[in-house]
Amino acid sequence: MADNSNQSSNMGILIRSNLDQLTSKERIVARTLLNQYPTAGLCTIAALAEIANVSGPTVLRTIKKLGFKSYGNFQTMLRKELQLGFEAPLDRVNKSETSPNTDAPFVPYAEACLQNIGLANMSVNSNEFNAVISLIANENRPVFLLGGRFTDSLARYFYFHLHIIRPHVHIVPQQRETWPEVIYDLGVKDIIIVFDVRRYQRDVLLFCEQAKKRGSHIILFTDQWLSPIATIADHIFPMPTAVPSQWDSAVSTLVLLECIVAKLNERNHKSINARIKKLEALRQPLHSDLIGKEVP
Amino acid sequence: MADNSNQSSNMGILIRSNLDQLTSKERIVARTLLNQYPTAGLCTIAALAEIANVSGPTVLRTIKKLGFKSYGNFQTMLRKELQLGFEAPLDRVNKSETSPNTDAPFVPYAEACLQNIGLANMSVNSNEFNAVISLIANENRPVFLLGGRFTDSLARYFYFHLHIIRPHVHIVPQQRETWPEVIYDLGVKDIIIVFDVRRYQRDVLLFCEQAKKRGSHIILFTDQWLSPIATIADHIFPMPTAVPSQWDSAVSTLVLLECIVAKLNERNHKSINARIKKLEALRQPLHSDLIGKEVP
DNA sequence: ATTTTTTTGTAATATAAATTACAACAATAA
DNA sequence: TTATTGTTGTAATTTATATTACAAAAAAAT
Repeated sequence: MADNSNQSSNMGILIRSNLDQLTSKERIVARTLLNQYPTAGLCTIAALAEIANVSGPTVLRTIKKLGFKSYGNFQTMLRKELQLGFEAPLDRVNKSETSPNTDAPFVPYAEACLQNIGLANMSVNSNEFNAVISLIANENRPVFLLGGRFTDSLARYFYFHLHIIRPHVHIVPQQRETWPEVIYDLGVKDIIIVFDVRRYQRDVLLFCEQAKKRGSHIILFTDQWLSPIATIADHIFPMPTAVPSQWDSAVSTLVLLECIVAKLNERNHKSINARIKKLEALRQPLHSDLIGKEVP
Repeated sequence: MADNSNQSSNMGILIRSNLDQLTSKERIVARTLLNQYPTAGLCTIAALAEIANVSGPTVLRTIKKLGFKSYGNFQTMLRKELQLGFEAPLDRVNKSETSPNTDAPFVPYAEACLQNIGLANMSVNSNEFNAVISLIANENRPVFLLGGRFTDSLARYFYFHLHIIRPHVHIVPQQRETWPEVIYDLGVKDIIIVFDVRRYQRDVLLFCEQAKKRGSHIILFTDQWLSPIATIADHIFPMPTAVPSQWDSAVSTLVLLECIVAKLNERNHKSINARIKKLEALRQPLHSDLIGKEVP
């Protein structure tokens, strides 16, 4: 019975490495713990026993064999481990002086992004998604894009694609001095697409509050901690951003934006393609910057 | 008191949207729940009360005001939400396919992106990656970022992070009229980070050719069909871009950029954090955009 | 087959947690 | 100031949870 009660490494490793010292029923408990990580271990003993189809005391014996003083102690450890994974990037880096992973530097980061996209996949509500598509697809409703310090380039990326696809797409300029004019003209037909992640910007919130007062529709892209704009937004997309970095990731949001563009395009590709053709014709005389035209 | 006990959407949204109906102490409880998501809510009432510096009953009142039948009910909901986030992305996607999820429009696109990131993972050469990191980490070498029509926002995204991390980072302005001055001053110490995807822009190529003549180091991010700049670039990252859309995806490139930023940061996080602190201090007097400060 | 050892569950007990009732306190209005 | 309302904490109560003791059952050894 190893004393692991004070080590905070990894619950999964701990359980797995002690698996062979457990009896058959106890092993079922351990497997349940792994299979339904982390929530199984956060239930009561009775609930966990029920899931694993064993008795309460068997659960308790398992936990003790894994080296925990009590079930409560085990749960505390689990919670600590959990919190680490959920903590703000800054804290994370400082706490765990990361191991020098010299050889395959791209892998862990890419994996975290995969995870995030999967998460986004789950958290994006289909109805909300489709509602937003319909909203933006309506060319009679002007669209205004607004980003914060960290999200400006996302707003620009979306702007670039949207205003190829449809008319009346505008990006709210960075200079706040120009905002009053923009806000003054907003109305019930207008759609505000706003990006706001930590640290949330008060000025962006103020813009949205004014827009809301004028009846504009607000679509918010934010992080899992939710911008305060969430309280007034009509549609909210909380995107996962956790990666092994001091900085948050914008990847899952970009995936969603690209997907929205793809869907809009799909929805009325005929008129859009006609529009693109005309735009190209217009671009030609302005400057010819083509080199190796289309590639098969 | 809304009945949210059965909705499984997002705990964060729920809490934030009911924030204004709470009393001051109750709001502290709610903020603690958000700040230490998810573990605060998995503690006992007493423990949560301790963290928030309120009494047990205040915690309970908060939970009830948020629409939960009991504290246990609240915890069950939290656990359910948690479990969703911890399931492997693939399992999750498969699950949502089996259930009559009408049409999950996000899934195929997200899967294509996952594919692309995996591909990028394969194609990014570790040596090249590390060489580029070392290059950019050298603060004595000025960095110039240049993007095309489609990649401008990527260049900006990278610029935004790089110039927080280190000095002498510049973005080449969109207006070509200003380019001669930029090019004229380029030399062997300068690093050009250029983004060029189909349809490749002649002007961007011309810029790079001039830079090359002056001995500058060129790092190229392009698509799988390779920009003509590839023939003169010192480092080339061909990123996969195929998605079920009329437009190419920038997701895998963004992952790589973020990863580079993360690695640079890791490499000398001490000096960078000092730099960030000073930058923040400088920002403070300019505008104070803080809203929900830290909770004990 | 019988004993011994190990594993598991049942039921009782002790402990800890949630919940309730009520009183003190603070804020607001008359 | 005083009455009124709303907010918060204390202490009692109830509920449920973990833990223990012990016996039944299963497995292994003699």
